[in-house]
Amino acid sequence: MKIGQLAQQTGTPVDTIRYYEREGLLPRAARTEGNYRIYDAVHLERLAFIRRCRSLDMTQDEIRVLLRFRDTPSESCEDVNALLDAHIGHVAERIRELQQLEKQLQTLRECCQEGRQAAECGILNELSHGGAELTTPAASESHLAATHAGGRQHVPPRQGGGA
Amino acid sequence: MKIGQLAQQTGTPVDTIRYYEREGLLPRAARTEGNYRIYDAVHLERLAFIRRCRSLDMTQDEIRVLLRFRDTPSESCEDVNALLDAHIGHVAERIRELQQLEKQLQTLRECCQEGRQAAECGILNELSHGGAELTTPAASESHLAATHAGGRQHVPPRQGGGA
DNA sequence: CTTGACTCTGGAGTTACTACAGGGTTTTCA
DNA sequence: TGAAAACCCTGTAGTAACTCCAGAGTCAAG
Repeated sequence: MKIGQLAQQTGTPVDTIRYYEREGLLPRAARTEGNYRIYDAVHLERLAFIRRCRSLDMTQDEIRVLLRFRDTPSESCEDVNALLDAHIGHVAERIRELQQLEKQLQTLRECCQEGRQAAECGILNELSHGGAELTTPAASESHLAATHAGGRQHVPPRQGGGA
Repeated sequence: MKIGQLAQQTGTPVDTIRYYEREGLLPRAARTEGNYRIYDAVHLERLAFIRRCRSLDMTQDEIRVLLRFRDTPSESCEDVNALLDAHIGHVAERIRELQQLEKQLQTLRECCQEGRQAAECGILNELSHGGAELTTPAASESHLAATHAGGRQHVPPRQGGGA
């Protein structure tokens, strides 16, 4: 099949497939005479695997490790467990951070009643002079990301996945 | 004061201060004869404001809006409230997403007992053929970011903030 | 044989910075 | 006084994981 079909069957944008190839997550595809990439079931499997990992918020590096395990099935899967445990740890930590953050934001929100002038807005004042509760950085030392997305994720929710 | 002092007093890397100037969050600093930037209390105030907002995980765009409110204090602060409410919404949503994700990861983790070979590793199998619970994308449609950081945040925890 | 759908490559843009290289300036202190 | 150390400058490139675009080629249908 061609790249468009693979894209549809896995719900992956075409650009992303080419990007994965550049990054080495997918092997270089064979080409037709007209220089079109052609894929088979093995590629589809592998891409689906990658996309499932990404939907679980794993990094490319984590996925690379898992793919290596998949490719060399003789080794023990202890390391797979370790990787997953670490990843679960990251997620749990990020949740804790965000919950703290939410509390801080709600505290801040209560500083301001409706209908005032910005000059006396409790929120702006609080942000300006800085209460003690607000000094803990959100994403501080950890390797965890911010609340907002950079270059949109896409990963669409089950579009044309079936046939 | 010079940029290094401002950096120390706000716990902001020097590069970041220059970056904020480029981005227009901070006004262009006046210069000495030797072309060094010089800052006063107003700059310090503004930078501290920005850093506090960032520690609350706000985007530059959100901060820009807040700064505009700060600069034109005659307007009502309803919009400040709205912005904050929206931001709290983002954080809450991200928390929900991550909690779902955590559950999925734990389910996945239980697929594999220690000491097996990777060939029959339950986790790899599950990721390969894809159980129904694993199909919901993590960061799907929302404008929210992933679990791992891209270009490290830094925002160090209270280094030399006092004097 | 033309239209339209599909594909190709290469490069730039996204967030919020960080990390240089290759210079200039100021301070220190012997 | 002179040199080294510490500081500052600009500009560029890199980070994660893509997305989007231009400009061109290929293919199927009518």
